[in-house]
Amino acid sequence: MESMANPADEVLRLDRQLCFPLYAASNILTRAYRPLLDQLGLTYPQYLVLLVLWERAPRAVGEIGQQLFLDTGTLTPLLKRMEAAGLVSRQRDPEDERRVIVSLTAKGSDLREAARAIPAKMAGRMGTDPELSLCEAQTLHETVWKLIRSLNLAV
Amino acid sequence: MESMANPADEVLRLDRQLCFPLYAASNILTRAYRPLLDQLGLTYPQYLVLLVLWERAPRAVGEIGQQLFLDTGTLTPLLKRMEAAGLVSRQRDPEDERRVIVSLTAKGSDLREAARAIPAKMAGRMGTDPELSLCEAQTLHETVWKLIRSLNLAV
DNA sequence: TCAAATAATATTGTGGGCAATGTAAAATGC
DNA sequence: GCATTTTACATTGCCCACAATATTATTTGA
Repeated sequence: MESMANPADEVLRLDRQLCFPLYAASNILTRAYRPLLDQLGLTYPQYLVLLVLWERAPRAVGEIGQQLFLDTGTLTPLLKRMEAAGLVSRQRDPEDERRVIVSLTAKGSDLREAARAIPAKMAGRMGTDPELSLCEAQTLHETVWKLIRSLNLAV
Repeated sequence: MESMANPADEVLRLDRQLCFPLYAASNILTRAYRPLLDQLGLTYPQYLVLLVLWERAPRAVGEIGQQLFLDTGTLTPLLKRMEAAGLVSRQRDPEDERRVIVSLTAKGSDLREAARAIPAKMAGRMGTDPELSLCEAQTLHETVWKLIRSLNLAV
């Protein structure tokens, strides 16, 4: 029978970890998005890439990676799948042949219409029983961003 | 040039999303754990499984999945890798042959000693410039858990 | 009692996520 | 001007994460 024989092990209790709920919430949120995004033929990271491109396109791969905190090992194959799906096009920058410019196709651009309904639908799912107030959501948003900045500086 | 031509697109701005910072924080945290866990030969999800087992072992696969919000498609191969690494053993429950009981080996149990230092080291990384106060961390912990419960009920 | 339903885990296939490494182009510096 | 360094992206290999499906064991109920 394993248990808290040593009081020093209190720090190892799952419910004392800050990182675990963030990890779990990320997985659960991605799962919650899936039925909505399936209808658009998107995965959650692909949806994030479109959010970035809908704000400004075209963009270099590196810029997208900076916005989303993802490296090229993740983005290159992901963008290729999006290209195969006809959502974006990828071409070398003639000004600087090291860079790859990602542009929206008409299909990728048009998808924004259908995507407008998603944030409200997701918000609806968080407004049930243990209701997350608007204020709490706001504070959560700010604190998580603060955590992100803190961790990024430390590295 | 894509941009906010339609004011309805405000809801699609990346910096308006609640889910994105949670997704990014989860990735960045896992990255931050890596150098610490590498020394123990663990990945972050494997570390979580050990946290669960250090609290109480042996446990059925399903119990571990419930604690961590992971399904067997994730856990079965992960536990097999942990078994191959000599950290746990897996055996069918003779009482109910459908269940698989996961136990800690001496090696898996002993790893707890070395793991005790990890939470403090991680806390140190969050205590830099845009410092996350203890109070903020506490509130963050509670709010994320509230979000998790809310999303889990909705599904 | 035994077929149907249910439960627990395993398998398959797809798509991330990232460290380490490779490749080629541009910038730097002497 | 040319070697060195740096930058940007691609590739490889390993490990998640999960939907869909399969497999085997238990439970249920007529």
